[in-house]
Formats: sequence, structure tokens, C-alpha cells
Amino acid sequence: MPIAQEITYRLERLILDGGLAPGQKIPSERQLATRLDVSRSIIREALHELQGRGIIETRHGKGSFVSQIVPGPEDERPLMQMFSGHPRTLYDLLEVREQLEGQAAQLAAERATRSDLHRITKAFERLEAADPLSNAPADHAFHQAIVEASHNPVLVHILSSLKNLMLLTVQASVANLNPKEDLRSQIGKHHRQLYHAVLRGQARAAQRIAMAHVRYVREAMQRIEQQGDEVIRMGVSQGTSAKPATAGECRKDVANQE
Amino acid sequence: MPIAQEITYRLERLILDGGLAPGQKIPSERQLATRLDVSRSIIREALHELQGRGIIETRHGKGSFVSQIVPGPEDERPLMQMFSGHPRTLYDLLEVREQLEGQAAQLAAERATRSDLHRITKAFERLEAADPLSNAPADHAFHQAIVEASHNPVLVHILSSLKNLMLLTVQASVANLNPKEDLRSQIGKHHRQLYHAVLRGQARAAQRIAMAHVRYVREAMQRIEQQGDEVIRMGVSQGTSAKPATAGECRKDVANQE
DNA sequence: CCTAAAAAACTGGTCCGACCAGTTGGCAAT
DNA sequence: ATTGCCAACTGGTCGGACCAGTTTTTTAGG
Repeated sequence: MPIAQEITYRLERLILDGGLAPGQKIPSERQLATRLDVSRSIIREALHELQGRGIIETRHGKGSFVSQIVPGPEDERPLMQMFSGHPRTLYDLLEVREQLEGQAAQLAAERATRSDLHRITKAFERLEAADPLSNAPADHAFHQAIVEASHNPVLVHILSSLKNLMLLTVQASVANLNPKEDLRSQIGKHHRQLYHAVLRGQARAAQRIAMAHVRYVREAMQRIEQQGDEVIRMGVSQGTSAKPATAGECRKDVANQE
Repeated sequence: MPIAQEITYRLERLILDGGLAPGQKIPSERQLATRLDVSRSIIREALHELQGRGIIETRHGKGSFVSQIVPGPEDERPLMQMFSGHPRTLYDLLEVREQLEGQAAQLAAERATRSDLHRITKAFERLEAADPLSNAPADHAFHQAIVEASHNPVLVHILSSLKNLMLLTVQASVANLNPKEDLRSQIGKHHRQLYHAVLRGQARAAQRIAMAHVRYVREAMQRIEQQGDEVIRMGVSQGTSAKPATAGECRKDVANQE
């Protein structure tokens, strides 16, 4: 096992088990190198690893500090961490969801049983009755009911994963879009159309409506973000600089190997 | 902002944009250092950061690889367990794949760069030249090249995980279908049509062809199974033809547990 | 000619020493 | 006492050297 990993582990235990409280300063790199009898390179690599895990934060000229937020060591989904922080991913997600929600709606219209339709109806009624400003759960339940009526477990699983990813990437679309009156009414109309199409077994129509719905949401969010009406983001952000960055500049192709 | 962080971000983008699939190898540290024009120390620190996030794994003497983690909730194991053994799951999988491969082909036709097209062309030529009875790897490489050209990392990762699920469920379609002369020629035609559509940027056509291709495969397998011509199934073990990756590591992993 | 051992050419892992760049505190000149 | 500068921290970057596994190529033996 590489020494750097060993050091990472020891530092981690040192922080988590006892001693160092959140916000507290960690000994300097040169100090650690001397005390642990390894080169500074190793210390730096270990610290970067902890940095990647969000356990410490480092500031030039000052030192490294234990992060304030030290969540449970388990609730990390590796790739998800990467996705959040890259805004473009949100649109990639919605792009895929457009297809899958469409398929789910189509299959639901074709395959839904009477009990499926009953569940969908109840979810729809709850959604209609809910407060438009906080109907995120009802909204999700409605879509979920349709997806489950597709009777394709693979589809259900994938859409569930995508939903989780979206929750990590952005505060659900509803939170961003519902405040806008025009958008909200539009979305409500989509829901009604979708509901009736599924209920009547109009598969193609259901697919078309569901896809249009997701596309509408995606384009609305794109529009909102472009006009600077900041989309509410969550997750670990980069502190002070409020630069959206939009991740469009580092385009140097480094992947040219054969 | 430290250069190392910048590199970390760019490497993330490289993994996302380049559509580096899980398990794929990352350029060597010295190579990255040269291409990105920074010292190897920086590259190592950036890699350790990604390692801390669980995005990549590094093996001494071999290289660094994108982690084999699928964006999905913790109920991964139960799902695998449930899926394998149930034949219908195979058709559910292909049903979803029909949509996603279609979308991938469409996006590839729209977004493929010259280097993407070059990769696709090489994969296509290899597929054409390959022995029709054992071209599973070439077949997969061709489709993979197209998927990666979609430049939608979410799509890449989902299809990658679906592929893994299929390998668990059934020996790849090619093994079952290729022996049939008529099916084989049909599939070959699909591939040629798909290739040309993508190359010419005909998005709708590419989507239609890819969807028809998957649907054709699914229906063919359904037909074969119904007429009792047993579909070759495999359990947890890999067959002789297509071996995903990493042959000699079990031994090492056991030794490394401490 | 073919095989198998040796060597070269990769890969990552570690160390060192130098220098740059922010931060801080003390000492000196005002 | 205030100002201002400099020295001593801190992390950040660099390049080269070498060790240690892995893979490929070359070479020597049958």
C-alpha cells in the first residue's frame, strides 16, 4: 500500500476520531513531513486526497483546516460528486430524461392496469389540489406513478437514479420554475394533458406530451440561467467568487491518444 | 485558484466530455503533464484529489482508471440479483436501450467532432473486417464509439451500466444471433446504415436506424426463444468470447486486503 | 524456426532541493 | 504611536532523480 494512502488514513483518523475539531488548523506540510518522516510530496498528496473528500480545506499562505461540515463517511455517491459542480450535467440529465419519461408515458398508456390507473388518478388529484408553491412531492409522485405503470423495472430503476442525481445537482426544477406564473400554468397544462392521454391509452400522445414537458422544463431552466436569474444550486460550491463560469472555457482536447 | 484544482476540474471534464467509460484507462501522469503543460507533481495532486472522491482508481505500474461505479442508489445489488435469472428483464433492458441507443445515435450525428468520426470509422472498419462469428468486442466497440460521440456523459454511463447488466443476464446478442445467416446480414446492414447516417450528420435517420436495430435484435431474440431454439444463457461467469477487463487482479486483491 | 529468458520501455511511488506566492508579525524609521 | 518594510512563516509549483511494479521487445538458447 502506497505511503500516501497510509498518511491519508492516519490523518483521517486523527481528525475523525478525536483531536482536531472542525475549523481547527492542521500542522503545516513541512511540519507533518518531518514528524511523520516522509517527504513533503507525500504529505501534499495525502492532503489533496482529504481535500477531495471534503474533509479539509486549504488556503494559500495560511494553512489547512478541518472542514466545518463533516458528514457521515458513508453517504457519498462517488460519481455524483463529480456531476455536481458541472452545470452542463443538468442539461445532459434532462436530455436523457426527455427520452425516458417519454417512453415511460408511452408504455404506461399501453400497459397500465386498472389499479395502475387508480394510483395515477389519485396522485394526479393530489397534485391538482396541492399548493402550487410546494407541490414538489406531489409532482414527483405523479410522475413516479406513471413510470411504475410502464411495468418496466429497468426503466423505473434508471429514472429513480436520474432523479437522485438531479436532486444532487440542482434544487428540483419545481423550486426554480413554479414561482413563475406563466411557467407554472404551462406545466399544469402538461400534467393534465399527460394524465388524460395515459388514462385513455393514447400511447403516442402520452409519449409526445411527456417529452415536450421535460424539454419545456429544460429550455425554461436554460433560459432562466442565461438571463442571470440564478438557478438555485446546492452542494459544495466554491465560496466567494459568484462567477457562474458555465463551464465552457476549458476545451483543450487532451484526449487524443489512439 | 491553484493550478492543481484547475487540472482536477479539467480532468473531470475530460472524463465527462470525453465520455470516458467506467474502467477506461486515463493517460499516464507523464503524458498528462506534457499535454497540459504542468509538472507531474501537479498531475499527481490532481489525481489524488479525484482518487479521494472515488472517481478514479490507481494501480502501481499499470495506470489510473475511471471507477466502475454506476450512478445509482444503494439498491444496486438487490437489483442485479433480481434481474439475473428473469428472462423478461432482458427485454425490458432492450426496450430501454432502444430509446437510449436511438438518442445516442441522434446526438452523435449532431455533435460528433472530426476525431469522433475518425474513431467511429476505425471501429466500423474493424467490425466489418472481423470474423462474423466472434465479433462481439468489435460490435460493442462500434456502438460504444457512437455513444461516446453523443458527448452526453450521463447517457454514456447509463448505457455502460445497461451493458453490464446485459452481460449478467445473457450472453451478448451477437452470440445468439450471428449464427443465423439472415439475421447476421440484417444486422450488418443496420451497422452500415447507422455508420453512414452518423457520418453524414443525419440525426433523425441515425436515431431511427439505431432504434430499429435494437428493436430488431429484441424481436429476433424473442422469436428465437419462443420457437424453443434456446438462447444461450450464462450465469455469473464470463464466457470465452467477450471478457470485459482485468484478468489478473483477484489474486492481488486478496493479498492486498490488509 | 520457435521458445524462453533477459533487457528495455513503459507505468506509478517516493524523495529532494529549489524557487514562487500569499500571510503574518516584528522591528526600524518616521 | 504609526507607518512601512523585511524576514519568517504558510502553501504552490517545478524539475530531476531514483525505486518499484508491469508490459513489450529483444535476444540468446534449444
